[in-house]
Amino acid sequence: MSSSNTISHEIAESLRDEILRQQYRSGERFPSERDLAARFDASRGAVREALSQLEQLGLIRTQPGGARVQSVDSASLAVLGPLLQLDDLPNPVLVDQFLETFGVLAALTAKNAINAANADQLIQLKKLVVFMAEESVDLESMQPRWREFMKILSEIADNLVVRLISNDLKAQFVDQMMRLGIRPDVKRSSIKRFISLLRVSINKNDGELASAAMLTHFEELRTAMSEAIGLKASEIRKMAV
Amino acid sequence: MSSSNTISHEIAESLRDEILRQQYRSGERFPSERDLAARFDASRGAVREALSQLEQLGLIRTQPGGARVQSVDSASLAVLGPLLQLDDLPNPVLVDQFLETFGVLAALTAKNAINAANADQLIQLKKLVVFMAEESVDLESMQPRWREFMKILSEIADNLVVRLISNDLKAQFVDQMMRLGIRPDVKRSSIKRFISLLRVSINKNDGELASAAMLTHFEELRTAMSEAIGLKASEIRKMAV
DNA sequence: CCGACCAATTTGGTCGGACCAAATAGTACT
DNA sequence: AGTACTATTTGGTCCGACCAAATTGGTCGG
Repeated sequence: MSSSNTISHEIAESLRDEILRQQYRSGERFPSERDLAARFDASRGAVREALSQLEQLGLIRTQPGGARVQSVDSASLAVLGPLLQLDDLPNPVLVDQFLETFGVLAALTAKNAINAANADQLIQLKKLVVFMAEESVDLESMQPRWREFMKILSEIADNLVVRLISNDLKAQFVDQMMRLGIRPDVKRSSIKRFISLLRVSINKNDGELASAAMLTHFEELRTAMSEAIGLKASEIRKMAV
Repeated sequence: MSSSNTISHEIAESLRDEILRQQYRSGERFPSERDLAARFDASRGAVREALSQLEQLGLIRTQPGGARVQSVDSASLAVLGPLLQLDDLPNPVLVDQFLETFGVLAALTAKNAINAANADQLIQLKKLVVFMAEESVDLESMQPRWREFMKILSEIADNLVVRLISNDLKAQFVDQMMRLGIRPDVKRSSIKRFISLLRVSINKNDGELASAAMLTHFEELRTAMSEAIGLKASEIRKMAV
């Protein structure tokens, strides 16, 4: 499952998952580097590099005298990905929170982008929307255009903070869902309505409208995703029988 | 300026700032570990741990044969803090983006929290709002209550994704502004209106209203912060003369 | 002259042992 | 029982060495 060429990364992943699985209480002493080196049959240097990564993730805090485990709440955003793949099926609650957060950020981006776009950019966006409207049979097939659309919106809005967060979330989430073959099934009518709202908002240069459209789209995506995961869960349960 | 007891952290900070200052082009080869060890007069082990941190930040990508610099866009959220303290005065654009992002997340949190809160929690929130109303002479003095208020909202909303992002942003931003003595001056009338809107939203259990209030508050905060930074900038310019 | 192939070098990844200083745990003393 | 002191553990750093992958540079063949 967890693939990484270097030993230190493997150790880091292993320990990270142990922490995320709450196998250590927050504040508890973490095993010493020498013990870990013995346990993983690796050198202390490799272990130290692994611990350095855990420290960057905000999962442990090292000090001369011993490292201590920190609460997951104070961790870095980067733990969300690992947190999602902890079990064979991602935690639906977490997925929902992902999409909700993603939604407001996408809405913000859309609002600012459309309000700030110049004529050329509006034309470019319009073209993409038209393309998407043509292939709006399902989310799957319009993925490439959709990604490009969001990418351009992001470039126009030009908000580094949002972009970093979105990149991070996307990297940890979207590809993860793809990998598991979880494909939310949003009604075609909803997609059509969404696309047409986008088109109108671009034509009227109405960022607020685009923002609202984005929010409702993600709302629908959330319910669809919830169903998709439920479906997958029952599939897996059948397989087990 | 850069404070960290360990050598590896100092090296990491130094190299991080160099990358953030664009002293390396994206994709360019990074100096070898042996060269860096010689340059910083440290062991290769220390340098390796520093590079490991940079890799976690998403600033470089290491491979046998050589490490390469990555674009800042693909970096982790954790670079925002360092990016803010790169110069003696934080980049106003970045600060504005910070607040804008923070605003939508706070609004989302408020909406969900107030919609989901039970009777006891509503009472608790109400008490805090009353306290804040009493000390609403300026943002400074109501800081502690305000933080507690947001903390409780965050706990009620119970969205791990938002919480991790907010924690991260707060850690890198708020304390940073404090340190520099940049204090936005929001009009007292605006604060009063904000507080009273919060109270109404809690009384009516109206999450949307709370969300809207939060958004406008952060909007006002943004303009105030912009002015505060401009003021600070002119102060510094005077000092230089 | 250009492209493909191959060897030498560079570079990251790992190991083992060693030393220091800070923090902890244990002990002796009051 | 509380306190001061000592021994041990633990993280931080350094050195020297080896391996494998990647890069580099030259050579050979077209």
